[in-house]
Amino acid sequence: MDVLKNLCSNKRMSHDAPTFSPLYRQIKALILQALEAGEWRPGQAIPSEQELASRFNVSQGTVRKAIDEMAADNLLVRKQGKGTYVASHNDPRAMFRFLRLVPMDGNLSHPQSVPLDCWRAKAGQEASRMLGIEPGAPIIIIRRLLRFGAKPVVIDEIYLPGDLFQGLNLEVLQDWNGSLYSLFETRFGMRMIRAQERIRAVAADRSAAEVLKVAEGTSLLSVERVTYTYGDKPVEWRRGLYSTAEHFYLNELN
Amino acid sequence: MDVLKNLCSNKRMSHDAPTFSPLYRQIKALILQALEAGEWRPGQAIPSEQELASRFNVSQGTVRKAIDEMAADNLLVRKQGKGTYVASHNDPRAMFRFLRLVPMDGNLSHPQSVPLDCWRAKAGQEASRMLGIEPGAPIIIIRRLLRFGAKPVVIDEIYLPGDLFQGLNLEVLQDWNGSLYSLFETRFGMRMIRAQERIRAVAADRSAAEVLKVAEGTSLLSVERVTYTYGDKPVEWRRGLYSTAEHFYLNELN
DNA sequence: AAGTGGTCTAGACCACGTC
DNA sequence: ACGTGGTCTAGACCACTTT
Repeated sequence: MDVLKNLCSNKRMSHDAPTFSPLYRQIKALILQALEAGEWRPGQAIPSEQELASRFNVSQGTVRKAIDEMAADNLLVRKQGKGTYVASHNDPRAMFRFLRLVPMDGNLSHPQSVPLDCWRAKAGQEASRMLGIEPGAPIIIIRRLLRFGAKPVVIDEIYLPGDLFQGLNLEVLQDWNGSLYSLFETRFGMRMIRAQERIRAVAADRSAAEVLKVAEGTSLLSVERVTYTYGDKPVEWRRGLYSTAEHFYLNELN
Repeated sequence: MDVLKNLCSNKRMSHDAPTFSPLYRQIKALILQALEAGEWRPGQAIPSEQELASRFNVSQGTVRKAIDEMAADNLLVRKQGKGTYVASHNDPRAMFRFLRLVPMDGNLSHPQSVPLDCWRAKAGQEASRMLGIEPGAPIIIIRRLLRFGAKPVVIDEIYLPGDLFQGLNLEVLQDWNGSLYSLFETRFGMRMIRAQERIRAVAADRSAAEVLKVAEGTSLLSVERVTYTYGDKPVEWRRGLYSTAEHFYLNELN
């Protein structure tokens, strides 16, 4: 379990290929690899910094820096006095990590997910491009509603690679209470790491208007999201229509 | 220039007031204070880590950790071999730091700001609440257009506390080529640190439709932004209407 | 008491930029 | 050659949690 270490012993790096990476990043990559391989499951503790340090033959400080970055990436969660844990969408604090929608009155009631439909299909051009799979490859499509209290607020259409979600159907969705991503993580071993959203404003068509209980033509947010798992692999593409009559999309800019 | 240091020597912190803060955070606060007092200007280098360490009577590592956090907060910029610099909106890479709008075709041409109007007024209820000032206090209102190439894409209405932007008028705005925030920073010493945006979908009214060259009633993004300077003090409130026919609002979720 | 992460220090050396 | 930030190490001690 040795590390390369002396990648930087060579001078003139500036004229060579930019192959240099500090030790702690190599350690980070190794931990990432172990995570990806499922060596430790979401919600569980990883070995202590000391253990990892001796396993990789580096100092504790170097492991520490690697873990620091992974905690900043939301891959690990540190808990003083207890240990370092693999981040999980089952964690209540992370359940709606990617949902930026907030009620206009301060009510921070959690949303409820209502699955409407779930069927199999073949990837069209757009889905194949977004998911990085072959056109015609099997996909799963989910339609679901998000409610805040009694109010329908978001209608989502979700596209998943069929290969990775064998056995996913409407019943499974309805039996699960929790976020979609916690289901994906728990039942299919798919961990959603990061996502990218493209937001536009569109007019409600008839079907969206019906579900969201707004007038046809009402302006809605169209939120297209591509979600990635380890290795920047896209594994979900979804399009949501958000009713912003009583909610808004909140974004912090730093 | 001494630091308290031993705030943590006392045991039983858990039952006392949560006054504890590690040394590096105290150092961070001190550097922040110096920054706020204008000891070093945006774009300039701050003293080296060694200098700061001896100034504050701590080790270089502690200063380092303080600076690390401030760099993560986009307050400072590290440059290996050169020094650490005060972040500036004049920096080309930071000029449109808060603008999330992206052309749908990969064209990453920079937008151009076209000031339309600038006048003085008294703060209404909403402006006073958003800016944390008295109702009736003097404010400045700016209307401006953002163009990507020839296309008008965003119409902004911007509210500023009058006290902090003495001498700001349409002519000043038109003479400046660069981002608004670089103007604010350079001419008025106001440094925008972070912002919060609330996004909704609305229908274009007649005046917005005219300026953006879209049909009345077209769905637009309404982006309300409150921008903060040091000490979480709000110093700008703006509302933008974004035409998303050929652009989208891009948001990274981690 | 023992184990974990969190802080602080000191020293050595590397990579980068400038003189 | 020198000064800057960047990496790596080793050791001491603090704070939190569990046993």
